[in-house]
Amino acid sequence: MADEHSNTGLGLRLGFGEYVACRERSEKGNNNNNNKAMDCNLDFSFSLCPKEIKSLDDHVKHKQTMVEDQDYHVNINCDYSNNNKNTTSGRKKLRLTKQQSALLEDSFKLHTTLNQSQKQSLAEQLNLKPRQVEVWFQNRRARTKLKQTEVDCEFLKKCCESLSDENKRLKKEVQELQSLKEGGGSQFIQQLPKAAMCPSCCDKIMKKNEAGRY
DNA sequence: CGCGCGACTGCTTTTACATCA
DNA sequence: CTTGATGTAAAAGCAGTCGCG
Repeated sequence: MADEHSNTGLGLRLGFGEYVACRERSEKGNNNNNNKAMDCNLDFSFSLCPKEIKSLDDHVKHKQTMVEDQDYHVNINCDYSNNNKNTTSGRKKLRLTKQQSALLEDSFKLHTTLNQSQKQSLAEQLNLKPRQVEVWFQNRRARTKLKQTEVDCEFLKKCCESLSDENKRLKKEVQELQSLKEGGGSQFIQQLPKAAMCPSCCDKIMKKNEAGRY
């Protein structure tokens, strides 16, 4: 079983790139195989590694020289655990350069999803794998959505506060009007603007008032 | 220690195609 | 032969999570 995975993964990944990465994912999902290591172990791409970096030791040396350089980046999207005893986990983190991030951001502003050709050309421009571009866009969409949710939540909170203030104000007004009404009905009616009543009601009240006087 | 973010898994949805009544 | 229903696999997207820096 493990051999099957190894052979298939290595051959396909090397042979067909992005398409196969998706297929691997899909097949793993369909077969319910939870083989976390496969993707990483068999991906020996060093596309962003400077040429002198051949091992993790080199990577560490390189990092020491670049530590103050924000543009430091290295593609270590492979499992060094096979080659290096210092690491216990296969997952290594890539930091995109400022230029790469800027280009991705610009592209994201234009369109939040990419088709195959857009992804491919962007990946070439960035010297990244299409899968990395895809992941970046996925994460970007997710985080944009999260931010938007936070903004919406804040907006709704303010709406709620303002509505509840308005509600209090209106309740107070109703109370004042009720006490006015109880204090003297006709006074209350007279205080109401005529426009607030329909003509027939207005007439009735006026007649009633006149009748009351005699 | 908490945060940002690249990478991953598992799941759902969409799409294309095949088969059958 | 055409058509609608159904099944299946591939592809893509998303939510949730991990873990490095």
